[in-house]
Amino acid sequence: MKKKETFYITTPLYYPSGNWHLGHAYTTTCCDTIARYKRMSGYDVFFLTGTDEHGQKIHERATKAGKTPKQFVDELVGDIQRLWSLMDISYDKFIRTTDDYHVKSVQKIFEKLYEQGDIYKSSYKGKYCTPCESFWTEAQLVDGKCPDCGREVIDSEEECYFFRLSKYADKLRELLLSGDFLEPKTRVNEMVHNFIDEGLSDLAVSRTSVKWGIPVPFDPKHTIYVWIDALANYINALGYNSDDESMMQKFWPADVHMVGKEIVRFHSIIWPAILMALGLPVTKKVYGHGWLLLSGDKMSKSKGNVADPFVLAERYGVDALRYYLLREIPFGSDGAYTDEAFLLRYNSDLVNDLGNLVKRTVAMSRQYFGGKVTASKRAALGEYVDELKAKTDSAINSLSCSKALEEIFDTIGRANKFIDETKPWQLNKEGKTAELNEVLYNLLEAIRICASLLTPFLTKGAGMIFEELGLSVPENFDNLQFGAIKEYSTGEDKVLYARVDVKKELEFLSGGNMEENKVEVKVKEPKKEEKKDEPKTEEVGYITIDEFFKTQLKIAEVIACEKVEKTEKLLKLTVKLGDEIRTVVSGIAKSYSPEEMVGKQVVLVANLKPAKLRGIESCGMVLCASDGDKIVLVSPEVKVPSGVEVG
RNA sequence: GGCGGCAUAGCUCAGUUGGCUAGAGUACUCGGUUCAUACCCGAUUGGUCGUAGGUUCGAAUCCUACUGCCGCUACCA
Repeated sequence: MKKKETFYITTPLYYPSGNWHLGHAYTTTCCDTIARYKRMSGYDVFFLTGTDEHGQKIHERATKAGKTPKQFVDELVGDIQRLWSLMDISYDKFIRTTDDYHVKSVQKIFEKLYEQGDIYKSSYKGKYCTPCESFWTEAQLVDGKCPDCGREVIDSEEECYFFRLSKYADKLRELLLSGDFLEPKTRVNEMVHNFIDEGLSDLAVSRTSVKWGIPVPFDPKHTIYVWIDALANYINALGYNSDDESMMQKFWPADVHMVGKEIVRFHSIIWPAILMALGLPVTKKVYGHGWLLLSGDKMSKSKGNVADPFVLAERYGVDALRYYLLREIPFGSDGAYTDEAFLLRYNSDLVNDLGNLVKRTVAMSRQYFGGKVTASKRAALGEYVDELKAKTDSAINSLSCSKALEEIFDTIGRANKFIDETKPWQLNKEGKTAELNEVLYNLLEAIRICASLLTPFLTKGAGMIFEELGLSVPENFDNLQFGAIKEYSTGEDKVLYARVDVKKELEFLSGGNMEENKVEVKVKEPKKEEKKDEPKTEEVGYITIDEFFKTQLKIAEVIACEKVEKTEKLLKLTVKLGDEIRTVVSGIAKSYSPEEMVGKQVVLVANLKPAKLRGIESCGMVLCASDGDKIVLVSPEVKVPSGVEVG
């Protein structure tokens, strides 16, 4: 017997730092649908998802929450697994980077790379500015001096392990430029121009400052950094470095790594380089999809019922949510979620087109033939349906679930039209039984074939349709040809999808507030937080009260503000500190406009050493809270005289 | 600042190597139908295809400049 072809698809490892949202659901649902489709097409499929649980951020959040990191991630992992179960995600394995076998294998990988010289111990050979406690590269220096404070820098070193990424630059360039390893293609340019052409430097793969992670086995004060830790999951899940590597032999290389565009770089440069170093074949394809942007209201978001996958799936059904995610987002580019689009999609496609088609067809079968419809010849509709599978195959092979759904719903539309053209109710009146049977048979076959193809997309609805057709849900696409069913014995004409009142639901979802706001939801990933020349993070620990009071915090009032020319993020603030007027430069332009800054009171670190930024002397630092890209100023609750101390 | 992408009906988007009388879905309006969940089918409305030039028999499609968005990257006390 011929061996089944294999198909290995992965989601990114999600980073459990906060809430699980539609962005996670989007990527995962796409992968799930493709996995299901491939299974039904006869492939031996392995579908992997999981969580990336190490890192400083997790450590900090856990500490804040009064938990151990493991406790902290356990809870969040429980949540996401519940979500996947709710959304019918059919993963074959869920890997956690805290799993034993993963930890062991990562250590072995690190050791192996070290032994063969692909990892070496070195240091950040940087220029160190003692007052700033910062490392700089030659290129960053301004006139050979600290770009921040303009002082002399000294040569200094910080111990660290490096991966010889530079060694693989040529092979990576070749990989990126040839074939379709990375899609969409526009990402290829970005990678080649921004990184490879600029000259790849070696990559720091350990940290001494991060405690929550996998220790370097032969040098445990170093922690293995996210690159090797998180990326290696794709092979460790297959038992790489374990006693049994049969899965590895069967499924590696992976067919598709589906990733968010923010982590394309890791998957298309670092990961293939690591694989090359390990002597393993590289993944066949990395697909960087766009983000799902949220267009909703901040107020209602805080009420917690907007764009929450749990809420949407429970209130409107899993199919509604899956359908929206799979259909509405153009693959590759960003898509904006809106409650309205979600509800309209549901009503117009699932309720009106699909649900109603099934209901009217089954109802007619029952009324005219008591549910018994026998095989008949292929009418125009049958011919139309014959071509459908080839179309969806091609869409899925290019990873476009939305295109596949478009094709299927095109056929559903064709079927609705077929009813109008043939007018079964008239055939019935005229007593044209044979013709009537033919029409209904063509309809039932069309519905059956569409429903089969919809099984990977609409996990609930497909089952309901087959029940109405009096058939069991198919496990594969083997019987997709027209005429495969000799006689139908249809069930009740139940309502598949209940129509929703868009206005009412909009109100419910938005909490009555109609203000529009775009909030970005991205799939949180191993963050690109570090560059190797970044200053070392300080030890996390206690400080004494005296140390705290070294920092002079004061209330300052913004009296003038303008954008710093030719920068994206910098605002130049003129602030009043009691009688004193100062200039402060702050990187908040993305969240605040110059106009709205004027008049605001902010907290200023008053005794910070002045620094030159873009040629402007900045005397102090404005305190801000940052939540991802969003920056929020810290201000006194009520107005106080400017210049007063904070502490 | 460097590199790249995009700009097409009210909205979301298709438009393959230049041949379009510029399409689809949705929304709106009208008509048809009654098997069906006020559903379905059809028709109409709606566009100087971002602006200005250029190449060509012919440009939404190719070239140049400009404008506006976006991405990556750098910088970001």
